[in-house]
Amino acid sequence: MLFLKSCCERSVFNIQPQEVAKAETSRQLFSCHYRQRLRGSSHKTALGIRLALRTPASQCVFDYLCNKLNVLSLPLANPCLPSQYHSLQSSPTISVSVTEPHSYDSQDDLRPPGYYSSPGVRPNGAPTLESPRIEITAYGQFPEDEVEESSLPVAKRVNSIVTLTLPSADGYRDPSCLSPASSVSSRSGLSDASSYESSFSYNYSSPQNSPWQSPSVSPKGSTLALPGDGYASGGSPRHSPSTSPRTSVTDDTWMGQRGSRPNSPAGAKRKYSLNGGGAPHKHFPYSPNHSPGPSPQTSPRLSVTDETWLPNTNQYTNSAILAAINALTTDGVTDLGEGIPMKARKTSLEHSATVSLKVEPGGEELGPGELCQDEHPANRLPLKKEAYCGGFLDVPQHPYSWTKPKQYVSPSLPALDWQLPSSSGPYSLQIEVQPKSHHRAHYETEGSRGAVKALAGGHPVVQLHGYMESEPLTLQLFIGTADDRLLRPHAFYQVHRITGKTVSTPSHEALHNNTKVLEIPLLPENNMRAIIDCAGILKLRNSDIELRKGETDIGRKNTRVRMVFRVHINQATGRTVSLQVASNPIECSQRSAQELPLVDKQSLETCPAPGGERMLLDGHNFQHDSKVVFVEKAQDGHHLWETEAKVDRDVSKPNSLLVEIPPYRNQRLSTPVHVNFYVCNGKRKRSQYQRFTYVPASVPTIKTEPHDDFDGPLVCGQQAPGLSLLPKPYYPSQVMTPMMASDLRPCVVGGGYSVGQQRLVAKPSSLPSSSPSSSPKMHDLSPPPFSKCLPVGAAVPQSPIPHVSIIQETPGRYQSPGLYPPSSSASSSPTSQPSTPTDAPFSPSPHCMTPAPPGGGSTSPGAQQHPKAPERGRPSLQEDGSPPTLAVSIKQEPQELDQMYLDDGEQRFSDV
DNA sequence: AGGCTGGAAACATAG
DNA sequence: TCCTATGTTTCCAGC
Repeated sequence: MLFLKSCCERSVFNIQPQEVAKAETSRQLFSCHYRQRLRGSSHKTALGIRLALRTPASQCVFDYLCNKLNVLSLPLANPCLPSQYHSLQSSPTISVSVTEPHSYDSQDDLRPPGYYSSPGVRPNGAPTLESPRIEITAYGQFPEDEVEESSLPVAKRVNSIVTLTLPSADGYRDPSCLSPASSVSSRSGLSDASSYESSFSYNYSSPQNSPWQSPSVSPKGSTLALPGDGYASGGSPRHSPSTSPRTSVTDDTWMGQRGSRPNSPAGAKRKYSLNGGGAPHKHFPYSPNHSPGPSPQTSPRLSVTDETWLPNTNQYTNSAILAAINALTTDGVTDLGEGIPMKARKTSLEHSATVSLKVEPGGEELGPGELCQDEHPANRLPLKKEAYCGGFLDVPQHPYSWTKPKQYVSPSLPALDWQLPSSSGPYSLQIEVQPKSHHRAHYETEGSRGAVKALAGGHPVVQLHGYMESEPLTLQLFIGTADDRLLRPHAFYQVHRITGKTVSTPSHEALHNNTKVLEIPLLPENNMRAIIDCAGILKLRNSDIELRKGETDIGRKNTRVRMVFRVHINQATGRTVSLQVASNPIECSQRSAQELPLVDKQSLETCPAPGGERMLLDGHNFQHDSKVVFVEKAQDGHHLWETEAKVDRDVSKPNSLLVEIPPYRNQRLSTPVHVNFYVCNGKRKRSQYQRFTYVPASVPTIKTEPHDDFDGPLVCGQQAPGLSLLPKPYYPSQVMTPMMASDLRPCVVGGGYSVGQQRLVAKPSSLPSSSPSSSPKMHDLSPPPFSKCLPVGAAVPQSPIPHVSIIQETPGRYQSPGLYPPSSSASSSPTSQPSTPTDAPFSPSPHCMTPAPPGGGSTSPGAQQHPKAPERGRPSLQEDGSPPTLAVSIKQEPQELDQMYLDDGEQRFSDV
């Protein structure tokens, strides 16, 4: 305790001004701030220390520390019940031995903030502590440690283990989960499956575990078998279940919690809000396996965890652990008690109540512990489970002629927030038919709004090219982010399984670290092509998600998503090739869909510096007075150049604009310069950034056919066949820098899962979460194979991380941390500047595969994409050859909605 | 009867 | 602190 305390203090006081500044500008801070708001202004540590923080950064740090402290000191309450939140004591057992104090350096301390900011929430990340109980291996708590440790044998690494019973603080939130979504939709019947599945998934975070494979096979066993693999590297994870607190716990737990929430959905309606108060426990009944009792320890999860665990292990690294700890600690208890917004509380209550109400037959069926195993009954949502479980079995909507493919041989599959290539060797995963740019997601309180459709009618189509084997594979689908940061599971949206007569494609629902994943068969007889008519999108309430322990993302205006498809191909060599492709962004908000301009396609992607060429934009919600603005931003987010393009009003239509490319500020380009443009209908009505490249005058204009290496990544799956226009809008931040691309390439090769995969992400969220994902082992990078992967990029479609400086070629090595900004910062704020070494993200380290992109840098949309310039040293914009001689007015304006948010956040901070 | 939608009222939050 | 503009959730009603 003392130690921690001291750490805390240090952290607080060690904050460097610059750090603060960064923080303020960074999303992380914002996140912290945001959270603060949620919780209240004062922080109280377990120790009883109350500090008044002056700066956001400090706040964040403080928070972080507090969490740690709490972890140690606090008993955890039961997850499920709201009421329980308040009671801290249930728990448990926490044995903590921290062997590596050093980890807490100032730096470390600093990281936390970022950490937080990062979407710890990420499913992958261990961040959120959903599970009731967590065992933590302390050894590599800090990134640095992790890095080093990663190379070490697991055994060595584990110095200390912390066992925590997690309060399911999250529980009140509903985890978005899975089931909830499905549950809701369950009406449609989907839920059944989903619920069932969710439970299932529960068990297997990794594909291997996935029910699909062979139910008979115990996930655990499989996992264990594979230990050596990536996991092993992660080492700890395997060995110590605790390792991936998150994993096991989180995922499952999380789900469970969500489940609770989900329950709410049904009951969630405001009407019921008050009711809930009372009956939280009712949930228990539902979870068959789990002890009804709140006792964390008891929680099935643990058991589950171990098993589950393994799979996830990959993802969880020490950092993850830390994250987990943080999450657990603070939120679980403290936050819940005080911080939780009334609304949220009500909800949770409601949920509980709801749950009871909803109890449905299905639930029981879950019976198979596997399915529903929640650690805590409470965690799991009864409703969902019920519905799901029961439904699942009962409803054979699709003849599952589809034999479960054995894809998942390797224990460790890449975490969902890992950036993977869309193609590798002969294989190429492509989205043949893109989804419509708008799809109104449904809330849990609503009925399903149907499956995502294709622009021209029908549904999205995904196909794996180059696969000649006769064995069917499983195509995974989850809802990912579409913001400027690296692609990762979306915290506020979940894929929703659609079933019914209109659905021709069978699917299974599974959970991976709190992220619902739809598993769809890819059959050789269908040319490894799947029509995605079984996937809808569920919207989780912002309040529920934001309250999650490690969650740093904010839901407000975060309404764009992408459908992310993955396939894991086991090769004779024992390696697993994982491919991923992301769809074009999909606007899920009713309102936004009706008001925000959206660019679906652009006829030109590049133009000589003098401009003058005409570009046709296809999209939605264009107005007669819509403006098209070209912008060039520096990595730090500053505007280097901004100019309004001429729009041919006569030709403009609601769904198309004819624009004249404005001349670039510097006519003497020696290398291509990447800029962005957006359509603006008014103050707050701007489209996302679209990518555009100015090339030296002598260079012929390239018409878009997407996908050269260069674009590939960016465009990713976007290709819409047949479209002459560039399919993809560029997402501001998502551009990958050449470096990234090169780095990333390692994509995935599985060696076990050999992974080339690297998490590109340094996303904040990743920190917590990522850390998990980053398990050292995972990183075995087998670079070669994938070097080209990225380009195809689909994998990282949009994330533009300006520089990901590092991708570790070396497993486990955290290279130049200094280069990366704290993950949080990196990921989160585009604006944030490169962080100092100290900022280095926490967790990531281990894996680091993914260098943390300088969060901010990435943001600058413009900077990122380099078409074919894979070189790492991709010149910054400024470097591009064209020094910003032309000085440009530098505005620091938010470019995107996201940024706007950030800005707002920043402001708040500053105000603070 | 139930699922899928489109619309919009009721709430909430930001500025 | 109040008001307005926006954004989020929940309801309704029609197909």
